[in-house]
Amino acid sequence: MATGRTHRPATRSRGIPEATVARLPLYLRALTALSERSVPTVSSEELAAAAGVNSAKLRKDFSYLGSYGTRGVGYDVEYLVYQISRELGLTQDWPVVIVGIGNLGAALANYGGFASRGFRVAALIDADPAMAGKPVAGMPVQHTDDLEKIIEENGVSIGVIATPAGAAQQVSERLIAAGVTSILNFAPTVLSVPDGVDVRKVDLSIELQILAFHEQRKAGEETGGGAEAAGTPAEGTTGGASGTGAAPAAGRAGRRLRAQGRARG
Amino acid sequence: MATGRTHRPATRSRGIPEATVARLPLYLRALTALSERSVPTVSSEELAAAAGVNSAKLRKDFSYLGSYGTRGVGYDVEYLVYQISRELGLTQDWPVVIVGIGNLGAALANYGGFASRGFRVAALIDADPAMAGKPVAGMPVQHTDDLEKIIEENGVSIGVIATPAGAAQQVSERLIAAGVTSILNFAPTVLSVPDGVDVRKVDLSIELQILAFHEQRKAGEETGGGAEAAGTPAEGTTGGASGTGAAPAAGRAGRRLRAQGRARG
DNA sequence: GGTTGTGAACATATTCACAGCA
DNA sequence: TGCTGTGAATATGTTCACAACC
Repeated sequence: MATGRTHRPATRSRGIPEATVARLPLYLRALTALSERSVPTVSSEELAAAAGVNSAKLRKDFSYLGSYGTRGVGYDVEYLVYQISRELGLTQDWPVVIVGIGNLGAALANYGGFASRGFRVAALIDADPAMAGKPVAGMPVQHTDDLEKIIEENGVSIGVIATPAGAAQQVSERLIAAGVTSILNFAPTVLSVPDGVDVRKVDLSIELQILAFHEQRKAGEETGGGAEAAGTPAEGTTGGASGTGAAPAAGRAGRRLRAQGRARG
Repeated sequence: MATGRTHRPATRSRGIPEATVARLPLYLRALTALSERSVPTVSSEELAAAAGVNSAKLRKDFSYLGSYGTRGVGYDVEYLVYQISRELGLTQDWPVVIVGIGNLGAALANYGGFASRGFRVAALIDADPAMAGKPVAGMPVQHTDDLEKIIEENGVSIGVIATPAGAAQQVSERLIAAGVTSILNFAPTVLSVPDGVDVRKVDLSIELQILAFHEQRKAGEETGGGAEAAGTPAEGTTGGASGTGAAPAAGRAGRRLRAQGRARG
């Protein structure tokens, strides 16, 4: 990778760690809730609990953005909402297209969480001619033939792929050729994209498989030897398991891991 | 946390790193595709390309499972499929309930990727009495009143929450009380759960916000100074961006980052 | 020759613990 | 006194590079 520079980002500068970026939306959500309840300020401890992380991590994350808090007091909710929104680029409006209007595509189109942030569903696109014109989420579905035109006319740079796996690569190529540079991929395939294009993927079955892995551990290990790492899930980019984590410094004594009866009826 | 032991898992043992666990489903998917094409063996280089990671990472990941490859040859596809399935706990059948049969819940119920792995949708549950009895994905929706009974009778330990945010915490409590120990949460809320319960979350709007962050960088930085970290996305637990990554050792010279015209249209 | 498996080097992320300031 | 901001310590993850082996 070029050089490998940018080791420590000197207080307030470019180069926010990816792990931090991935948590900013979490903080933003918690802050928005506080804002709606007209809470003026919040401590790192409280906000961390609301976001499901620990306070040291939160403070370190915020330190990459700058010094937006007040010692002895906490953070100004409104101000933080603004700063994080700006950092995430949500003060501008992002037109988004959703390609593949099956069950999932329709769910995404109806999902309120998009509009409430800086996103606007500019168009719904499907390859099925029978879908064309049909309204989904109060918006007519358009045919794939017009994909390029739609992207260009709306200045879309973010595309969501909710097609079957087989169609995803081709759709991504057309999106990219038309000007899209960020893709959220729900199709269970690896997309090959040129440099400069970001792809994030969400795969429902992968998440379940990761849960199954831990679930299996719980069932098996508790009798065996270690039993230790059993309740230690991801907390990664998307993972972010909670496991009692909401309670600030509360003892993690509890454990649990009962066999849970199970049985038939 | 306890002690913090288990630093280096001595060749084949417990304690597979979380990052590795999160990639196993990816490898499994690629291997399944190879298996369907009756490919007998595959090298780390080829498999890595198919899974969208690099080969060193893949080999290291596999080394945590044991030595399942043959030097000079590669990995036996069928054997690896089995070993990874077993490691993930997919050789057994996991009954799953989906709570909240809105657009998203219906999409999940119809999602073929579940059944194809070791998962079986045991029941669909919704709080709306009008939904009760209605068939979704060939299965009658059941009312929330029967949640506990359903969990117990089917021995469900994995629950999927696709309800509105407001209902999620309460649903999770009922699921857990009835015996569920792993939850996949699609509701945009932080769930507080007791120790020993795993939660993984998928938040559509968070993924988009992360994309927006990088998108903003592309638009802004390229004229400014750095311009370096621009095309360097997540590759984290869920992120896993591709960026030319599919090509094995191909030069990452290209760059791109054109301003992309944009404009109105 | 070709490819795995892995120690060692490097990079990133998290947590600790406390100085510094309101 | 209470809370932030951050260096230092630790933990986790990735990549390199090569010995071991087929």
